[in-house]
Amino acid sequence: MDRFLSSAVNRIDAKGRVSVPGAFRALAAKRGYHELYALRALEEPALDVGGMDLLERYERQLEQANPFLRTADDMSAYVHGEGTFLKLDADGRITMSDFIREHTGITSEVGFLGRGQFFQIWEPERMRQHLADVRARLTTLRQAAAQARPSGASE
Amino acid sequence: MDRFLSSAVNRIDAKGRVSVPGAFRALAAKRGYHELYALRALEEPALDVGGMDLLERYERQLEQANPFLRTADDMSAYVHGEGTFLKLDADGRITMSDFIREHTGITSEVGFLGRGQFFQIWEPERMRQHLADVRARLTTLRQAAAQARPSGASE
DNA sequence: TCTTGTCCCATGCTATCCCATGAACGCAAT
DNA sequence: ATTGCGTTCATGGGATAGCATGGGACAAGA
Repeated sequence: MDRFLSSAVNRIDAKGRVSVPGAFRALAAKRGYHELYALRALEEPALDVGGMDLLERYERQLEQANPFLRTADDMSAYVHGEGTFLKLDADGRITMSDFIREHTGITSEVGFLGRGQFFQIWEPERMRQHLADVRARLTTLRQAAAQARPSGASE
Repeated sequence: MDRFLSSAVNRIDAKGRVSVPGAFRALAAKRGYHELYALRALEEPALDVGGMDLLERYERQLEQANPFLRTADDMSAYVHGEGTFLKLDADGRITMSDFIREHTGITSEVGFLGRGQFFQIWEPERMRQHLADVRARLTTLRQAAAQARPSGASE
């Protein structure tokens, strides 16, 4: 088990804390993430969470999204301005700051969504909606592919 | 016997566990699956279950998708967010989590359906209905073919 | 002083390990 | 064929470990 898989919803307690799902915590530990790094996703009301390797990924996305932001300085400002550290406490919980709540709309519960090399933090209802949308787009794609290849051949 | 064949229905015990049919377990072991990967099927209330090679196959497709399109992101969200690991315990049972129950409607019994290279998990009544539907479609197809080819040739 | 964030501990629930039981099946000797 | 034995398999349950959650206490900053 070496990927962030599956999804879960956990509740925020009176002090603003949430448990990170055990499976995600275990994987983060296995990868040697002593600190979690969270970045505001570019096109979604979610945060991408992972180790420092996330920065590279984010920079690549930025290049694609905005070719004018190409200088290292611009990039750095953007990446660091949109990112934050998440400190895991002794019980495996993180505190939901305003920085996170603003971008995601999170209030009382947190949705965790595995994305393979990292995971995301969502407002649960938005996460469900997002997954439904994704599913709908992929279904359409598949049906279009089936049209193009009439006989019931599955790769 | 190197394919997942046939179907079976097993009951969930008070702790939420179900036995994976012996034949499926034997094949999984033969293939070296120490962990099972399950994905919520796109167009059916079922889970596709296989080994890590199933996940890896999807991930390879993912890498080939054009990163400028939303499709790559959608596929990652689907394959990772809608997938999960299933741990077989020492007695060959798996636990039916809410993650599984939500998508399938499973409550007290589980239907296992062999699909060759993988198998599926269904709510039993839905599985029966699905099989009946498939059978009906095939019959229709065959009759249409018989019309086109009048002499009563069968096999 | 009042809030905010940590650290530490308590509790209930769920998952997991390990062992027991009984039914079904196969094999072989009678 | 029938009987009897052993094996596999589905199912049940006790005990335990891990996890999500709640709250007290303390320290630091406003």
